[in-house]
Amino acid sequence: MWIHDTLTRKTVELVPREPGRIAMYVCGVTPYASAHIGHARTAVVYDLLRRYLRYAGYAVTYVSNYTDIDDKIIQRAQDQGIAPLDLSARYIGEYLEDMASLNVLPPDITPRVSESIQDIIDLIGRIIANAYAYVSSDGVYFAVRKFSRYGRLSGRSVDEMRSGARVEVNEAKEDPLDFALWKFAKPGDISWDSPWGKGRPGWHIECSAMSLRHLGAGFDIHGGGEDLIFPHHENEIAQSEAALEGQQFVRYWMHSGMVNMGAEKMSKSLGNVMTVHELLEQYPGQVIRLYLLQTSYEKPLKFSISGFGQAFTNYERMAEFEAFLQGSTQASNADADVEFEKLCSGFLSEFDSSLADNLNTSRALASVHEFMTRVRYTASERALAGSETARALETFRSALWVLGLDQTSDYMTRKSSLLAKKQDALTVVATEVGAAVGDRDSVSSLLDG
RNA sequence: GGCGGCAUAGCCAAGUGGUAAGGCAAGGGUCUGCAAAACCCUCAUACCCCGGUUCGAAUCCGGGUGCUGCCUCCA
Repeated sequence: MWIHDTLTRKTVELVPREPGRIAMYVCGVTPYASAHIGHARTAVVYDLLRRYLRYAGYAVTYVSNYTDIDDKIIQRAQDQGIAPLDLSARYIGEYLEDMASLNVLPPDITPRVSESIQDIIDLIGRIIANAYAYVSSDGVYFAVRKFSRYGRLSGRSVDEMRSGARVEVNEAKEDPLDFALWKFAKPGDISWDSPWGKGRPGWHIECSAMSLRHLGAGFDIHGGGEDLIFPHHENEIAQSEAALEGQQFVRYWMHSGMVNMGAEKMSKSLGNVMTVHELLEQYPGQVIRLYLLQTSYEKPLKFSISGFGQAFTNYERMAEFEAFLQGSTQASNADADVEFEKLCSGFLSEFDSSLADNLNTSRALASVHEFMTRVRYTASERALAGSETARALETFRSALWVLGLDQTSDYMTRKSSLLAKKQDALTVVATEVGAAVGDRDSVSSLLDG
């Protein structure tokens, strides 16, 4: 398989650390609010990667974390008068439900920051021992300028960043670029003991600690949304390799594109968010998933109502096609035609090579459509043999499994009610988008088509 | 201000040197008691603009224009 590596900016062949095995880590969510369609995109993309790798014969270990302790969680919990870990646990539960609805398989390991404190402390200790970090008045900081490769992933130099815009002024730092590994607790804050004082981890260190803990140095793929390239992943590389003394942290870096609402990136701070939960009220999870897979994973995806309509129609076609195959397995006892077998195997090989090419889902989906059309055409010309429909069904289902679009029977079961909602859904979501964006021109552009 | 990305039909979208995949929508047809589904046909002399390289460019180079991401928490 070939993947686009952010660090080298090239599409390269994936050569695993250990033959036949892939170790991958993807930055998960900070559960302080409901997940939106952007979070869903990232989860679906890496779920697809994981499914494809498994399909291609690799033994995959997939780790994805929960940042269940951070400033926003603490703030929100305080506002609501509950414990921070209770708040994050609640949103983790919601997230799991949302992901299940999108047919995202649970990662093999889902570490939480609150359960990884010792690993984090150990890692910080190694970084300090290697003289890449220092203890200050309000925490432990990583000394960015001591790490010469800093900036390679995001393609910027430390000097550019300094001359650049606003860098937080903090007297406790030796250099404005330095970032916190450990933040000392204020009285009353949730905290853990450490050799440097009571406190909690900084944001970046957790992912280094958890990925290294579960996958070891030099694991294969580290992924996340592209907005994490800087500073999060840049910092991860710096602190990890500062601790690893020359060993490589990660072999390949992958980043998925953002979901935009209108022209802008969807984000909680901009308030232009469409949550997975809201969408699930209107669309089947499988339709949402198909919508997300219609675009290459690296490109920005502009949220579009008409796009959901198209995905709905397309998923309908897939589900109907599978039902058709299932309904006609007893068609005849004739032997399978050679050409028909070629049709099936040819489809699978095209499908496979499309996904092997940096997860080209657009092309993979084009093959799926072509396959459906050809099988249907054959069926309109002559009766299919039972062995042929069985073969076509097996072929089709294996492709849908890789895409995570295999919950067709569930779709068909609820078909009539879903279709009744289809038109209505477009209107309802358009209204919600209007509220989210608050601009008529943007809304109409989202409705185009 | 610094560093990136993108620009393909009404809409979504693939395609990194060899003459424009696929889907949605639309129009026409076959089938059908009607409808739906299914099947067939049509639908970009053309890839933001201007130059250049080449036998040949959506694809490479230069210059524009437009949109956008990161530089702050972020998927």
